Amino acid sequence: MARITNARGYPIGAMSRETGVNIETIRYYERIELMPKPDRTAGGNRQYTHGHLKRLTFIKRSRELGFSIGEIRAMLTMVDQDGVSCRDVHTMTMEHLGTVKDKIRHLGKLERALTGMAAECAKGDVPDCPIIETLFDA
Amino acid sequence: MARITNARGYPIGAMSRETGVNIETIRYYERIELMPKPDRTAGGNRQYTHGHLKRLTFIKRSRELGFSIGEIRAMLTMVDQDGVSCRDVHTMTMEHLGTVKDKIRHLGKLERALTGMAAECAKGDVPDCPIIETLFDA
DNA sequence: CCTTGCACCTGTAGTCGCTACAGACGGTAC
DNA sequence: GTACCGTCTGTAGCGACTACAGGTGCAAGG
Repeated sequence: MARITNARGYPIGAMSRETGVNIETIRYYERIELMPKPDRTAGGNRQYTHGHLKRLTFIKRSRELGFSIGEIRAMLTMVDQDGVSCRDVHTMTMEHLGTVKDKIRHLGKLERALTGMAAECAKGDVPDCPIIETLFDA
Repeated sequence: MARITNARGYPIGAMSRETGVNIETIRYYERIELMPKPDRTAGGNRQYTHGHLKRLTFIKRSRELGFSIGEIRAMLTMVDQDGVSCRDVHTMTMEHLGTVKDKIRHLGKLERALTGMAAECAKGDVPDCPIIETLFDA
């Protein structure tokens, strides 16, 4: 972790390095008002505070866990209003967990179907490939 | 299955009903040249053949199995050229299977992380929600 | 003093795979 | 005649970025 004094704040490149979020994406988050507009230097460059850094880290982590921008916005709004209800966050997390489980189930089915199809296939140069057949015929 | 004589061919609505593919999506597939342009009636309506129907079924099935439009295009090009190599199809299928397995692994991790976070949470109205904490702090 | 190079800026368009209009037209039923 | 349905075209929107083009400002090196 780079040693940056926050007397002058972090430029966008440092934010990107610290969090692993793409520079373009950070500007995108500002545009969609997920990140607040930071101060600017005399030259017009963004100057972020440690608070910005924490917020961006939160966003990054949540994205990695598969939360949508909308869900993250909802959580951050609660945080901003200082009205964090653990119950609400828990509910959102459980809902999200449900969709993750659904996806896993769905992908498991796909995996079995693909494995089955591949097993049928002799891999030859024959014209009638069982995979293609399966896909074509009901 | 509706009993449609294909003396006049299928209108787009019938295609949609038979395959479960949205009408707008069928037109989209034509635009991106995944489906060939069908004949038109005097009034300008699309008239599909049984061949079109089979092709659209193939596309539908493949999409359901998670193949991308690009992958489907590659498979259909092979079919069109009458140069279906079972080996190539098998290779694509196995590659696709690999990405499906990766996704399952990734989602499994998410599931465990979310479950762990949710378990920590007392669901109270307390200001320091462990889920939020986890997300904020490294 | 001039150039090179870097980090940053804005604004716009592209990605993928659809989906959702708006506004018009043709054919059938009552 | 008119109500309605199915179809038509063309364009814009979604989510979550990503990729430019074209410009500014600043510091170091020759």
